[in-house]
Amino acid sequence: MLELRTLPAACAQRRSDAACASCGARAFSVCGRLGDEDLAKLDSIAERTALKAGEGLIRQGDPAGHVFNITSGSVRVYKLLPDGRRQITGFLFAGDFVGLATGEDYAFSAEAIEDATLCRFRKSDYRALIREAPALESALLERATHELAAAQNQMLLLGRKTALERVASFLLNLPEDPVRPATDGLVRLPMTRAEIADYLGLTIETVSRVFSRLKTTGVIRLVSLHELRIENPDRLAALAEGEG
Amino acid sequence: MLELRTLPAACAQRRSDAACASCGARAFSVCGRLGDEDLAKLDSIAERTALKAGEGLIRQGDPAGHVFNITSGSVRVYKLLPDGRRQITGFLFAGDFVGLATGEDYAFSAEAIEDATLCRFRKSDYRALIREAPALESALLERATHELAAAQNQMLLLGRKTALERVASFLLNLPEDPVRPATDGLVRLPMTRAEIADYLGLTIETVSRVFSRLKTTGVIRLVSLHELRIENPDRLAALAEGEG
DNA sequence: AGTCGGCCTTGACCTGCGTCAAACAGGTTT
DNA sequence: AAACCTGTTTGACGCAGGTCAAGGCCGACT
Repeated sequence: MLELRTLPAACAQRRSDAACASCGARAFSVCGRLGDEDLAKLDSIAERTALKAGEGLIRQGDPAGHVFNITSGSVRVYKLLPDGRRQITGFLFAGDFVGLATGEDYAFSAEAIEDATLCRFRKSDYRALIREAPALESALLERATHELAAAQNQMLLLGRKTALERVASFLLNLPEDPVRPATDGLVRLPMTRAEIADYLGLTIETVSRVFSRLKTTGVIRLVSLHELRIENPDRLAALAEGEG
Repeated sequence: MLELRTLPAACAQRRSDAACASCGARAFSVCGRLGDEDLAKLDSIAERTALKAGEGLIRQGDPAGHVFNITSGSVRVYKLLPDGRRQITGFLFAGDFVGLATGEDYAFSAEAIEDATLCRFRKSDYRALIREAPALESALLERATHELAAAQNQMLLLGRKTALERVASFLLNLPEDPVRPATDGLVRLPMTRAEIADYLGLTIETVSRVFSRLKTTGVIRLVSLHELRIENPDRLAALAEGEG
């Protein structure tokens, strides 16, 4: 749980076909707000990076020198207590932005859950770009604002919901599979049970037990360990709000 | 707990001596970033308001038409589950900003804990001002970013800390009394035990028991119900991180 | 195809905090 | 000053979810 392999410099790579203009994540990301001219500037300061599953991009306590934009794969963001207790504060996917919410040092860690690609920017470059492209700042504010609302929901979940309600809420908030969006109710779980537990403030065992319960009551069906189908979304939504 | 008295129109009042230029909260707030000219514009769209303890300024589900800036007093922000369980997501004090983190409707409620004053802005006016004063947008982004970091800390608290650790963390994060900043270790608790409990994901009884424990171990001293002195800040900080 | 190792599931038991209940404190009304 | 109300404290007990332990599943490597 605590292996914090950091990003080897060798991982950084530039490929012309990975340019912003043709980036698959652009539609979901703040980059999508930029015009061609600003996008070219963004492109010029971006450093494309590939991470293998488990590799870290941000380590709690390190000086906060970069910001990142996920372009594919998924990432866990978490905080640790001195004795090793972990709280995952969010899962990030293509289009998500990390690293802005910091002072001098990063106050959290971030690692790839599965193989991932991302853009890395020097914070100073990024700030300079923001000054030239106010549309970027608006987009960032809007995104920060959404994340704040999401954080409030998560506080409600962590502070006041039961295990069943937490898992139900979690499943409903997972992003629909962007690769196969048509397959309704099918959700991918790139993270392990341990990661789900650390995100929901529970233990592995409790998460597993709740999954089993939802399975036997016909609310979900486990296609594989990391993929499931929501059979009864209305029931799941009711459970998530404590109306079971 | 659920009395949601909303702001009567009669509460709104304009007083020339309450202008932005002489506002006591200006130093702590985003307004402090504005030049004289922009401040005058802000002044022209601000509507000063006074709230009595318990009165609401935002009700979950209502259309999100305004943003607010607290100028004195304190405010609770919370979300409810259908069955009445409450999670307080934050306490706001002079200089704090509310209402931006929303879409169509407010996703949370906010009420005065004690008598409070605040500035109210029509959202459309505010957006217009932002377009003219980019410094305001920067300040808002910075503030949102800090709140996001605070929210991550709160998730760690709610997801992984024990009752003792939660209360200790809470006491350390309370703002120093702005009226008497010199009196070291003295903190004001404008909120009730119930509000502390709903902020920390605990019950009234547990909060009360932890207070008693901290009292008998000499870490804190209760001056009155709503005022206490931190006798041993180092010990309290250790407890907050689970190093007790 | 066997074995290894990581992850997941299930069961039995335990505990920190919630629930229920009673008494107490301080402020306000009569 | 007695009655009352609201918020707080303290105690006894119960339970949701944590802990500990034992298998099971599945992909990877040989």
